[in-house]
Amino acid sequence: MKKVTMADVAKLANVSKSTVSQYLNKRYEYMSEETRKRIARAIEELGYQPNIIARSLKQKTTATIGVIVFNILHMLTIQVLHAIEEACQERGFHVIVSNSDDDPEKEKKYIDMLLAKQVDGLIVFTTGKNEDVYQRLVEERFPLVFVDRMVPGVEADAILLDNKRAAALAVEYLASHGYERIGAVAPPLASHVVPRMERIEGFRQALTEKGLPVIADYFVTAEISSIQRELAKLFASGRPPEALFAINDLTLMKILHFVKNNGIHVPDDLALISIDDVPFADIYTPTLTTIAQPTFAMGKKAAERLFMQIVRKQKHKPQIFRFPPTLIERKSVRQRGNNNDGRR
Amino acid sequence: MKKVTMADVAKLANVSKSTVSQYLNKRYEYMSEETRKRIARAIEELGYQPNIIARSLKQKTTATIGVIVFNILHMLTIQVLHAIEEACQERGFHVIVSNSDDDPEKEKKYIDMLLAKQVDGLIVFTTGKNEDVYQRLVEERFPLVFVDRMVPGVEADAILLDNKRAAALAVEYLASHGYERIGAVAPPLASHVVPRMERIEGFRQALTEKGLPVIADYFVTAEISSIQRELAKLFASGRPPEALFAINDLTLMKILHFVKNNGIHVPDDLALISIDDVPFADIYTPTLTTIAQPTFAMGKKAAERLFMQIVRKQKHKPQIFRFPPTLIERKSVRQRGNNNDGRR
DNA sequence: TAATTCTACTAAACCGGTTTATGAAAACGT
DNA sequence: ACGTTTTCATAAACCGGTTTAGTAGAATTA
Repeated sequence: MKKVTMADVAKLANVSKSTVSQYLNKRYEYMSEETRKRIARAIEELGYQPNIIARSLKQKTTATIGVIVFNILHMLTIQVLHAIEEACQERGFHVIVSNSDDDPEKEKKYIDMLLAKQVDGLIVFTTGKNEDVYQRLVEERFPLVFVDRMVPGVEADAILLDNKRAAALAVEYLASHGYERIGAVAPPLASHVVPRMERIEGFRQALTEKGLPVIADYFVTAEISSIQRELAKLFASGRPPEALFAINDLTLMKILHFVKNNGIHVPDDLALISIDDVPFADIYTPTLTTIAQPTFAMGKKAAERLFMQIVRKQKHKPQIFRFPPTLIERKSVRQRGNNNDGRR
Repeated sequence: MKKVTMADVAKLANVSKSTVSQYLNKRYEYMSEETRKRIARAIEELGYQPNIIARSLKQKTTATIGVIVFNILHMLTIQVLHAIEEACQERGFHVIVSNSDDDPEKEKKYIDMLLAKQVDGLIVFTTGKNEDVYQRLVEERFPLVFVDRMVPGVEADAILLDNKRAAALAVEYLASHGYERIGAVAPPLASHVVPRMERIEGFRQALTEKGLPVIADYFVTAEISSIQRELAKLFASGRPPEALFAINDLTLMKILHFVKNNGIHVPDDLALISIDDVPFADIYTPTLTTIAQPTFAMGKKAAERLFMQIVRKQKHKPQIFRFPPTLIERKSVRQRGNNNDGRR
């Protein structure tokens, strides 16, 4: 198959391997026009393609980064990945994508494999575990950036949404539209899943700040698959919430399923607001008021920070970047009569 | 950082590099229990991790495949990618993902870069161009599998939807529900974009087979961004179609936008059926009747075929696999009065 | 006892580049 | 004319593994 090596080129051009290597690396300084041409011709003639693996071995750099995600099907993942890929293209880097399936064991395995493959850095949508592994990486100054989530206690760059702000946006918007009895829906809370905690905590905080009731029953946290069941219980009971805050796109989908199956009208019976701007938000009926994450900017930043770490390997103080959420006003929340601090 | 090499292990264990290598490759045949233990201890003690790059150089195999996609944000891409990634995980392979953005130039560049990086094979969601490049790969017996699209004239494995069947399913379903004046919506046709051509051709064929009128005006093919405008024209004219067949998810979205903006009621004013099962199909109102592609099976098959080519590098006759579409009946098409070959 | 076969392990070549130290020839300075 | 730079190019070491050929010494066979 492809067997042409630098030695072949050298022989044909009647120069040494070293000279060919210089040529390829554009170190023309002390190279005669004549030699340069001969090498170019030889390369052309043989259809020579350098073997990057060999180069990597010597240079100890692969121009490849690893990205480990906990859910490759999640829309946020894909969009951020897209931005990362684009940034890497510009720099001539390649991206190896691995899916941990939110399993810390797998995550650890991939970290090890990617390191063995000598990737130049790692961007991780982490499970939130494997603290020891990440701690070691940080100590060794291995380039590392967390996205979306992070590992508490590990001092590494992290690109996150300003989750509290996002929750506050939701609450403030609902409050200003006259809603008081507001519920939240989320997957099970776990201390190592940072955004979940922050969003729920931010939600609770915003409620109290706005002087709205914090009703325990209105916090629906359940496995995605049983959210519908839990909602059914909630709505079967006495007074259901007037509005629901969906912590992410997956829970929003479940809520939409629920309201559709139960003939609940949005926004008349129930107002809806969610984090993550789903692609169908403005063709749904009603169109969906959402809080969007700047996914592209987040991916770009993640890549940038990683490159920064890769080029200057000295110390650098890890930073946590909080990206601002944006409320996209549509029609799943509407003005209610009984309030006096909102508009119209 | 990580500098422990095999030589270090060898020295500490008081054996030769060769022996350590044997040990790592589990060639224990002629190795004393004693030696084995010493090596194990040394590895443990030094925290040694082998450098896969070095191994790759000698073995000429990287356990890495390249996947080039023309649109990383497309749902089909992601789902197939997911399956590919999973299959690779099982085999200990890594996946480098590149996004060509449907630009043949970029595609070519990535092929070259991935080859330089010595990937063991390539799965390509191709732009349909670069025939010469692919032809060379095939001649060199380089492992290659096309997915979704293919390059006409290049004899390589291809994993495709049975596009004609999919179009026929749509037409037959609409016909059996009493629809006669059926339109199709697609991005611009181009001979190198195989699925588009096949779906439209299959649609036309199915119409004639069912004895339904083939109306030129009802074929809306336009850049995604101008589909809404074209639809507006079509519906402003005399007799609009009773049903629309969307060739993929992107066109479906545009149609949904259009009907929403223009107060057209689905399915009463207009029936809708589309290829690609969008995630919101069963929470939309009405729920959407779609024709799903077996994306996971397709990805799995693509990986399998590639592995097949990777392990036995001899000749193998390239095959085109046509995967069967599945009609998922929901509510965007309903029974009409005036027909007599349908059910109900 | 000598020849042969196993066992346990190693030296050295190799993969295909990059890099460093070095050297010959040409150009320059005085 | 002779020493000094400068120009152009190369040999050889190196990266960190794998693999091949080979070799002591023990065990087996004749």
